[in-house]
Amino acid sequence: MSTVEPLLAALERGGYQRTEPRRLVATMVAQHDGHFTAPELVRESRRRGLPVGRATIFRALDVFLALGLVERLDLPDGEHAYVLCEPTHHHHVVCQRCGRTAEVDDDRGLRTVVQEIEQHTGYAIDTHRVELFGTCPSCQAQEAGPAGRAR
Amino acid sequence: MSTVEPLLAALERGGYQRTEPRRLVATMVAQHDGHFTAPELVRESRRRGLPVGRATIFRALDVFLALGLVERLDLPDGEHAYVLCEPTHHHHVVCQRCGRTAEVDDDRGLRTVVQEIEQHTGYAIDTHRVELFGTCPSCQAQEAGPAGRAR
DNA sequence: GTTTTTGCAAACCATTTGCAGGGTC
DNA sequence: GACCCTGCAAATGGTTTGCAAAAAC
Repeated sequence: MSTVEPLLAALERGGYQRTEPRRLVATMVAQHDGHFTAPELVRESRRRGLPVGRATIFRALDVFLALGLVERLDLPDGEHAYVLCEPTHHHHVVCQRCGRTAEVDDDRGLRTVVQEIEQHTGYAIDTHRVELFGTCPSCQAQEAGPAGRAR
Repeated sequence: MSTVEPLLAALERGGYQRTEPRRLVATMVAQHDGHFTAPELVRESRRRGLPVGRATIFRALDVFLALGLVERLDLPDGEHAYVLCEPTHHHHVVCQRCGRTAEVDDDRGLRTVVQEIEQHTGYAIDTHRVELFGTCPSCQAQEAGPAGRAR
């Protein structure tokens, strides 16, 4: 969970207005440390009584996406989710248990693989999407035994 | 473009019935060499006057997916597409121009990268999805000049 | 004859859009 | 005051489902 400030600052830097509804969406986004979907935010805003319309949430997410503050993930079941992230990194490891994500900065090995693939296939690759799914350390610990006993 | 036979054979092997509607869907699938979406098949079946209902197409694709005959792709724009593929390979390079795909069998380099990521992040990774987008050789040639002149 | 499949239409749910009113710079 | 942003409600599409009839084993 992070703060909203950086998000709002990025809005202004990008030439977007710093409005109340966007601040509310930013707050919800910042409070998730795992991934979340647009409909989830919509439900959450209703539950918490936040004055933001459905369309605004979708539109705000688009803006955040355009600014690179958030990234789109496609979960294994086909759902479209988002994660808050650094504007530079590009891949995520997603925990299938709790939804938490970690960023993967090791682009070096990947870049090599992509080059090899270009040579093998003859395709000129300009973007790639890599999503990794597994279990995060903390969920692994729980699975080993809720009593705290190591596996 | 491939034949329907292998698809139908796989159906039986998997304990599913070899029915007419499924054969029709298999035919459409086999005739695409790029990716396709469920709604696309629905439209195609109507255009060609094939007697298959919408729901049946969705259900047939689910069966093919379960059998590993087809794989699900998430295009950069978020669309859910499918590609016909070998039951063993797992990644695709997708041409953004014509939609054609090539399979990537080089899992070796990737496996190494995944292991490194596991060590860095502490996550236990059990599945990964890799999708590569670019331009296929034949579209590259066209881009260089439709007259056939080499770049 | 029993079990699968199918088709249809309706239901569902995510996402987008038109437009009038409100907020921000 | 001009332009950007929002909310609402309706439209749009993809996907699923209930159920009775039809096909397959």
